[in-house]
This record gives sequence, structure tokens and C-alpha cells, in this order.
Amino acid sequence: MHDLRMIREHIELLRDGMRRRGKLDALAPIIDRAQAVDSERRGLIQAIEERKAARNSMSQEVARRKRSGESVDELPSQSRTLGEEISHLEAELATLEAELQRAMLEIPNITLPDVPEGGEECNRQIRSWGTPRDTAGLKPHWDIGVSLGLIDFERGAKISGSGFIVFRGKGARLVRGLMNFMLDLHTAEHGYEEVWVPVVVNRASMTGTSQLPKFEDDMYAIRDDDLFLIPTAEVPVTNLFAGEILSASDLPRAMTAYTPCFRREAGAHGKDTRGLIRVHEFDKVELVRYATPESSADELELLTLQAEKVLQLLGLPYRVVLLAAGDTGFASAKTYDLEVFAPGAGVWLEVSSCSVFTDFQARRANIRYRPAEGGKPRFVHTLNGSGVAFPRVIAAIVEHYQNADGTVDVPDVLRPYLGTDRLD
RNA sequence: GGAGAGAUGGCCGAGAGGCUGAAGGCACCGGUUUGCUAAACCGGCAUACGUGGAAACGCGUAUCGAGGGUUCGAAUCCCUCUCUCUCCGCCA
Repeated sequence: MHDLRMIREHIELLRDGMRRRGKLDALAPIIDRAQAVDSERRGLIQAIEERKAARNSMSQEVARRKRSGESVDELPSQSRTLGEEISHLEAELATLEAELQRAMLEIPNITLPDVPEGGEECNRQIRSWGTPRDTAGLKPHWDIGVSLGLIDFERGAKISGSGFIVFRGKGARLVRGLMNFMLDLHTAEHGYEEVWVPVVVNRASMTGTSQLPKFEDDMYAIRDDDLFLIPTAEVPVTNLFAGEILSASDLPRAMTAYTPCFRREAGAHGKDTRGLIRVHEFDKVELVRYATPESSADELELLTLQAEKVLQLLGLPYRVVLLAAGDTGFASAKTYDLEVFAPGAGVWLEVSSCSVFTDFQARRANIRYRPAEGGKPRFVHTLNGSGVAFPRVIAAIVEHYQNADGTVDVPDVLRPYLGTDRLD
């Protein structure tokens, strides 16, 4: 969420931000409405506070007179009249505040200056690593995974539905190995604190990281209890310090968590649905950082390199793509996607999305820190990135390391975790 | 699920209708003193919104878990909810 000052003092900046996302036409009416409601709201606040000030001084006068034994005359009834006016005005104010809040929650973050304007077609490849295998004669992971008994799509569909995966035998061991490998890397080499968090969260947490109110349809909900299954560990981990004031020495703070992630993928049916590419429940190790506003842009580079390290150690060729403004997520100010090449299916697969959210999430979740020099608390900047998502990495491993005889070599770095050097 | 107790500033903790934005302590910041570290002493130290100001800062309003109510006036009384603790029941 933006600072209200953005609406009052920098509305051109806000409009330009929406234009760069290609969303100005859709959002201009909302911005204008927010501006109008805000100014109406401020008038009301003044009217209410004047009356409250008058009422407070009357109450004090009552107290004073009672102490000295004087008559309080008409003061109580005057005060009661004021109270009634205040109630009416406050009801009006509540309506306005709700409308303003609704509007503000619908305005996406402004991207950083170095993010290219335009839509998906303006995404820019920043760098790449490794050499993709020649795709000729290679099989897709859904064939290899089934024939080696690593993945059981049919039974996943039977017990839960399409898009729910059962891993078996060495396939299951591979999932567990990836989890341990990634957590070990990020804690031992990259300095992250390992956290284990609930995968069911409340509405406040979902709103804090911006999944709500816009994307409620994309989530699995437990309606009886108003709880939601997380679409990413970003939600519980970023919200860990919601409502708190950290000290400057707490920053930067880096946390990593393994969780399953749940996505309804409503409306995505039929696209990329083959195999492990788009599923309803998947596993992921997530990286979350809190940074100061001064360092957050640099920390995005650091975070991205840490996610890349996973792919390098796994020996999987990948490319880093800077998303254009129109393709950048709602709350994000800048995002790099990491895409690995799956030579069997012949596609690049997004396995990580690394973003800096500036103070957009922190303002919603109210995560602040007190600067070292003292002074007022400031919102932290939040960042996160997958480090990395499992199913697509499994797809890439199986396809990249496949042998002519149908077996798959295990990447060196995973061998200690799997206790084998070959999937067969 | 049943019964009881509780929730006060960054932290601990007083307060039990008006003089309380809130005693006292700790932490933190500035200063004095001091071979160094420490201690002692003095002073400062909440947040948000509105408003005035170039700013320093001033004024107003709100905030004692959240929301409602009683009252001229609520941290304090009443109701609902959330969370924590104790006991009982159930349970991986």
C-alpha cells in the first residue's frame, strides 16, 4: 500500500508508475476517487476533532466545578448534544475511510526507475549461466518420471485431484533431498535463519503481503475459520514481525523456510498443465529479507545471486530475466525471474521470482525499525525470492541429466542427500 | 470442549471513573565526573492522524489486546471477540 502522501503530494509520480505498468487507464479513476475521498475525509476529521476538543474542555470544566462545589449548569446537556453530532459525523467518516482503504489496496506498487516500461514483451534477459542441452531425442520429465517410478500422477489425481502430485521411492527422496540441500546452503553459506512456519494463515497475514483483497479467488480457503492455505512461504515469513518495531541492528534480517505452497490456478487450466509444470500443491524453499530503504536495491541483487547459487550447484543452465513493469507483480517494485531450461519439454521454466517490495508490504503489515541514529521508526523494505521451487527443478533435473538408457544421473551436490548417484 | 485468571509504552510493572499519555524500574540517547571498562549523578526518551510552520517545533484528536456500550467524562464499569496462563476433559 502507498503512503497517503503519494495521493496528495506526488500524484503525478503515482500516475506515471501506473502508466509504466500499462495500467493507467484502469487505475486513473481509482486514483482520482482516492484523492477526492481523502480530501473530503480530512474535512470531516477536522469537524469531528473540533467538537471533541470542545467536549473535552466541557468535561474538564465539569470536573473543576464539581471539585470546587459550583453548579455545572447546562454543561452536561451541551456536551451530550456534541456527542450526538460526533456520532453522526463519525459514521460518515467510517464510510469514507472504508472507501479510501478499498481504493488504496487496489493500487499496485511503483516500479524502480531501472525497470523497463511496458508489458511482458519488454522483459529483458540480464545474464545466463551454463549451456542448454541439445533437445534432440530427449524425453520430457513426465515420461521419465513415470517410467522410473519417481512420480505417480494417477494416484495423485485419485486421492486429491488433477494437479496434485505423488512422489514415490527415489522421487520422494529427491524432494526431501532438495529441501535439505537448499536449507543447508542458505543457512550455512548465505547466513539465513531457518524458520518453520504454519502453512495456514489468517486474513490479516494475507492482506499484509498483498495476496488479499485482490487475489482471494486464487487461494484455497478454510471458510469456517476464515483461514487460507499459503500460496508461498512469503506470507507467513514476511508477516513474522508484523506490527513490530525492530532495532537498526536487526537489519538486514534474513530468513529461509521450506513450505508446501497451494494455488488454485483458477483460469489457468489447459496451459502448461502437463507434468510438474503447473500444479496445485508444490514445495519450495523461500528466502525473505528485511532491509533498510538505503540497501534494499542492492539486497535484491544479493538475494538473486543466492537463488542462482542453487541452480549453479545443481548444474542446471538458467537465465535471469528482469521483468518489465507491466509483468511485475502487484506489490513488487522490481523482480528478477530465474528460468531453468528443461531440454526434454524444450521450455524455459520459471523456478524463482526474486523481488523487492520497497515499503509496500511493510506499510500494510506495519513492520518498522528504529534507525541507528535514533528518530522516528521507519518502514523496513521487504524482499523475497524462491530459493527455489521444487517441481520445476525436478523436471529440469530429470530432463537435463537423462541418459540414453532411460536412467537419470543425480547432480553431484545431491548425491549425499539421496544416497545414490543414479535414478533408475 | 468445560472452569478460572489475565492482556498497560522497546521491555518489566503501578494505576481501579475526572488532577493519567499514563508512577517506578530496565533498556536507549545526551551531558557531568572518572587511569580504561564499569559505576554514580543530571537531563531526554511513545505512536498515528489532523492542523499551522521553510524548519525547529506548536496546537488539536486518538491510542492501556480488538470492537461495541454506559457516562457530561472510561486504562478504570458493562457486553462481544481474540490471544496468553492454570486446572479438567479429549487427542497426534
